[in-house]
Amino acid sequence: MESGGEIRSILKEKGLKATPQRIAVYNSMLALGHASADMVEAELKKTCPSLTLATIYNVLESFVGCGLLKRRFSSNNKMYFDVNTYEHMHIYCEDTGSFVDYEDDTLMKLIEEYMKDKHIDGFDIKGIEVQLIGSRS
Amino acid sequence: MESGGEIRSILKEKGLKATPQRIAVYNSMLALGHASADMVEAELKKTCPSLTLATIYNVLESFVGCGLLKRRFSSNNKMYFDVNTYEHMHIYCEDTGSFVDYEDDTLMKLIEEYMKDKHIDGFDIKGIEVQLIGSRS
DNA sequence: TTGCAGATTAGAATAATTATAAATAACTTT
DNA sequence: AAAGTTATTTATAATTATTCTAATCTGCAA
Repeated sequence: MESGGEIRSILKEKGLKATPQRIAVYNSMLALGHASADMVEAELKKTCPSLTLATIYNVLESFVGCGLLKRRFSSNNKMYFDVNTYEHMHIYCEDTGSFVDYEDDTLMKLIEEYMKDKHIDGFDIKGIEVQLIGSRS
Repeated sequence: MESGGEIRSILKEKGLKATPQRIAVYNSMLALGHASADMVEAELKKTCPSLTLATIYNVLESFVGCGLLKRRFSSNNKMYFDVNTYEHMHIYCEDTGSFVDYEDDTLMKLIEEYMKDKHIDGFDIKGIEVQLIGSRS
C-alpha cells in the first residue's frame, strides 16, 4: 500500500531526488493516464496548492527523461504527456479535441513485426506511434 | 505552366477567394512539404514581405478546411502542416526535433486493410497517422 | 465598373512554455 | 541527529506561439 515506493526507487536510480511534488505529479498522471501541464495543475490544486506550473513542467520533463512518461503527439499547440506503462494507441477525436486510449495488441504486434527487419537509412527507429483520427458517430 | 491554376479552381470550388497571399502560401507549402507558420513566413519573407503571420495562420487554417493541407501531429508546442497530396508516414528525429517524410505503401496498406473491418464503438475512424520515433544512427 | 463580402493587415491580447534568481528542502557525511 | 551541499521549488519575468480586433483593402459577381 506504500504509494511512493516504486517511483522513489526509479528516481534514486536516475539520480533525481524524491520530492513530494514529483510524487504528487506522478500519482496525478497515474490517475489521469494522459494529460497536459495545466490538467495536472487542476488535478493537484486542492491537495497541493503551492505547486507551480513551472515545477510541473520541470517534473514532467524530468519524468520523460527517466522514462516514467512519454511525450504525446498532438495537433493543437499544447504538450501532452502519457503514463508510460504500456504500449497503446490513441484515438484523436476531432469533435472534442481530446484523446482516448485505444488498445489493440494485434495491430501493434502487426506493425512491430513488420518494422522489425526494416532498415531505414540514417535512423535508429526506437518507437512507433499510431494515432487514429476519428469523429463521434 | 500556369502555377496558380489548380489551386484557383480548388479555392473557387470551396467558395474561397484566390488571393495572392493564398497562392504564395500554397506554393511555399508545396516547396517545403511540411512546415509551421513561422517556416512559411521565413520562406516568403523576401518575395512577400507584407505577409503577416496572422494571415499565414488564417490561410493555413482555410487550407486545412478545404483539404489542401493536413494538420501534423507534433510533440513540441507548435502546429505543423502537411501538403496533403499523398498518404505517408513521418519519422520524428529525436536529435534534431525535425520530421522526415517516410513512404511505405506496404505498411500503410497493411494497417488500412486491418482497420477496414474494425468497429470501434462510438467513433468513425477517418484516418490513421503513423509516426516513427528515431534518432540519427 | 462598382459594390460588397470576404481577406489582409498591424497591433494588441491571450495562451503555453521557458528562463532567472532567490529561497527551500532532500540526501550525504559526519 | 545536525550541518553542509546541491538539486529542486517557487515567484516572477520573459519568450514563444497563436488568436483576436478593428480598420483597410481587394477579388469577383452583377
